[in-house]
Amino acid sequence: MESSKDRLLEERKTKLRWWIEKDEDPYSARFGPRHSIEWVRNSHEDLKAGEKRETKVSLAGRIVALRGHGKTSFADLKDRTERIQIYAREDRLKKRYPLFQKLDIGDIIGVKGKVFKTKSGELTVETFDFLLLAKSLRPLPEKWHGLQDVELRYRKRYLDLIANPGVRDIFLQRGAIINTVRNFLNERGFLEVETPMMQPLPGGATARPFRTHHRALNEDLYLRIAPELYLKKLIVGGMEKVYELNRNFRNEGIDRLHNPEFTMLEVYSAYDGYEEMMKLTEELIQWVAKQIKGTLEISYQKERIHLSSPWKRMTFIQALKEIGNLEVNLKNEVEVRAAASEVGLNVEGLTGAQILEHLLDHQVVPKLVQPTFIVDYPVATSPLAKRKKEDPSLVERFEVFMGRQEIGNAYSELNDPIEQRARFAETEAGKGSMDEDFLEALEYGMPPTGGLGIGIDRLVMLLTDSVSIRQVILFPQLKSKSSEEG
RNA sequence: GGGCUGUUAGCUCAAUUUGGCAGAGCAACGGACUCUUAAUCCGUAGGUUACAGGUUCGAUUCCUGUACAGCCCA
Repeated sequence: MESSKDRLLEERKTKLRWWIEKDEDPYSARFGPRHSIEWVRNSHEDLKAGEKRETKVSLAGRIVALRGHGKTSFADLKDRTERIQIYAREDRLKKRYPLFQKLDIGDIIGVKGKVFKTKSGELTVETFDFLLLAKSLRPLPEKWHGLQDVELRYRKRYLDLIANPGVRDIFLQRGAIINTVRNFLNERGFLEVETPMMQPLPGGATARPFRTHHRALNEDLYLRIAPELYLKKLIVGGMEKVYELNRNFRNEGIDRLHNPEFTMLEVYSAYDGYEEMMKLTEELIQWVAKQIKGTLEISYQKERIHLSSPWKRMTFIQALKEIGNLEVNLKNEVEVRAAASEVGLNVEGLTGAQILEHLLDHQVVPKLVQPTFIVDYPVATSPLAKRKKEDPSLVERFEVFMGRQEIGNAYSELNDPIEQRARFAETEAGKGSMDEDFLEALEYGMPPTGGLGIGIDRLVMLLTDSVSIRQVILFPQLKSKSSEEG
């Protein structure tokens, strides 16, 4: 009746009691000062095979491999930075040697000892003293193949991090990318701000929101789908250059490119328009790539992406014609519908503007490998963007694509409150509930402003050559399993 | 929402084609071993084949449904 899993757990618990009987605390409170394994490696690489250094080092980490040889034992110890071999001998550890032999793969220990190089040249720490810091009760995934089961990797990311070396790198890079983005914007005088994630009215994008309820206020609130309208209120308030880099929530499908919570950068710059935002986008992404990858040539899914300027630009109409091979008069909805049906899109219940966006997504975006700005969108696709003077059927908007994905979206922000009200009224969302707070703010006067949004997860995917957004989110959303504890 | 595929020991994988005692490596357990490193050698144990039904003398294998996941499409 007892499963193998239970038996393994029982064996470890027996060992746990053994340590306690030996008066050894299997869960220590702390392990004083320690060297990083990386430091130990770097500062001892000059040792020759067989040579020992007399100064002692102090290390802590997880045992990831054990090789016992009777009166000597080897272990591999891993910390945040690196892996190193540990060597223990009975004649050195004396009475404590049996304790060392009792250690398991997965245990977390502290080690004090001297660094030497084995005759085969492996840098090794000879253990003079060691301490069990945390007893591991479960077997780790297999050492050679790691953890392959994608579902387990996402559900138990900590095991993925222990077993699969590349995973940590992705998240180190993610952290570095976000840092770099902040540095870039801070240096250019942008202020990072935080606006509500719980909003009485979800705005700034078209997406189904998550709803929650505030008890004390007795009011429904929505998790934000975008921070846009709040950030523009700050522009009205004279803050001029702001950005927010944080989570948005959209209650929609989950796939390779979508997680219900995702990280978005929004930047607003007063007295600028979408031309300036294009420049900013190009510089930002080039800067990040340079800092993270050291080059403007990146490789994504076996394709080379050249990030050096200038990036290709084409209008929305051009893109549909030249890349999508669609000859359509955008103003003629009947024609647009026919073209969409012809390429196999289901246009049932969609507005003309939505169909145009679908056409772009399906016929054009999958072909955009090199960085490309698509500019001048039909007005109906973008209720928050300013119309083009030369052609009021279009707006000053661009989206930027690379690696066959959308990376960012920007407008010259619509700052005419009367037109904004009218444009809201024309949209699906606007019909239900007009964001009067936002409109009132505009009525006080918002300077001309360029606004930009960049999907940070997408950017991380590009720079870490990841196919799925789940690879760059530590704990991606999965359906919960009503399973055994454990 | 639709289609296809997958789910076998703690982990990585066989066996399913053509139904016939479910195997291996790592990890574990016992033993040997004082420079090993995917340590080695001897031995032991570990399975409700995701779950629920069905067909069959007999199902991991065929059929239906469910759950979760992956890929593609909408």
